[in-house]
Amino acid sequence: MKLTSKGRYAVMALVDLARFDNINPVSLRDISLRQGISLDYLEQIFSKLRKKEIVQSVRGTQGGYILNKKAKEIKLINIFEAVDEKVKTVQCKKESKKGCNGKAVKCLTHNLWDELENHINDFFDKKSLEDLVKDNSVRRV
Amino acid sequence: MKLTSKGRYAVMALVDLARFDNINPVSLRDISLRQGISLDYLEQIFSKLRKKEIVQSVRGTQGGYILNKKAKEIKLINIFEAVDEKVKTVQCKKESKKGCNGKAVKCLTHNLWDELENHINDFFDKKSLEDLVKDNSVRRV
DNA sequence: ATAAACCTGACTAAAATAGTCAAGTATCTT
DNA sequence: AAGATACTTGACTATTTTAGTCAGGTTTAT
Repeated sequence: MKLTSKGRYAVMALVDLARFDNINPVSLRDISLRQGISLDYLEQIFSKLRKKEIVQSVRGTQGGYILNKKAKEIKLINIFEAVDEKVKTVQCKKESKKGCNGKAVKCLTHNLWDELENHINDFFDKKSLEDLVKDNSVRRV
Repeated sequence: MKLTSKGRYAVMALVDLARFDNINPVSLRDISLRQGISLDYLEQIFSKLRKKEIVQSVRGTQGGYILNKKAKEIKLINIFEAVDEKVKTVQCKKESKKGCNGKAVKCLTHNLWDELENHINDFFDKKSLEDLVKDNSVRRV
């Protein structure tokens, strides 16, 4: 099990974004330079974040992105969902040979993965972007 | 983020194994049939489990595998570690351009992944094979 | 006008995953 | 002793996912 870069980059970029006043848009180019993430890849990521209304775009010169909600209201779970980084622990096939269809007959460990999923989602549900920004400014002191 | 089949299969197979008296060895063939996991793949997995002393092998006819410890003492974390399924959330490169080397300069979200890792490992650390076996027999009633 | 910056979709190299395949070795049963 | 069962090991491979790149736009401030 591992977290992919896409999810990590999304969070990194948003923390970077959130650290600036969300009155002036921040350009992806700046984030790219500061965080060392490919600009093209950032664009893919932000396209998804925009569709899920986590950020707002400002086109044209001096444009960029701003947060669409308060940092406190943006939870990690929202970010991960936006970039398709799901915590999927079970993949019991639809055309299940061995009968694990999530309903009547469950595989021996079905409940376990459900529990795990909840456990992880709990974490992502509680953590907000604001928490991360604060965490960084505290460490900076 | 997702759990891979290898880890899931390892747990499924061990729960299956643990449900039988661990006096009579259980053959991989039986597990393969019951759980619908390829025999060849199971062999790879059990080879690793044996090296980490989670199971013991009994060769020859009527052979198979038995648990090497009490089900209560086998934690999920041991199983995942044995089959190389690590919870690796951060992959800050050694030759880091942007300075996240895990020491002096951390990337904006380094602490977050550490926390997450601990959170997940906690779960795996508390859950034993016995818990899973019990969980199944309860549901069976 | 023109440059900065967003926007979109298609493409691709590399890695990981989920196995398969082949050729053993050990041990129990008869 | 022979045969069957079952563990043991290592190499191989198709598929999928990941982590991007690339090309060609559109929008808007100056």
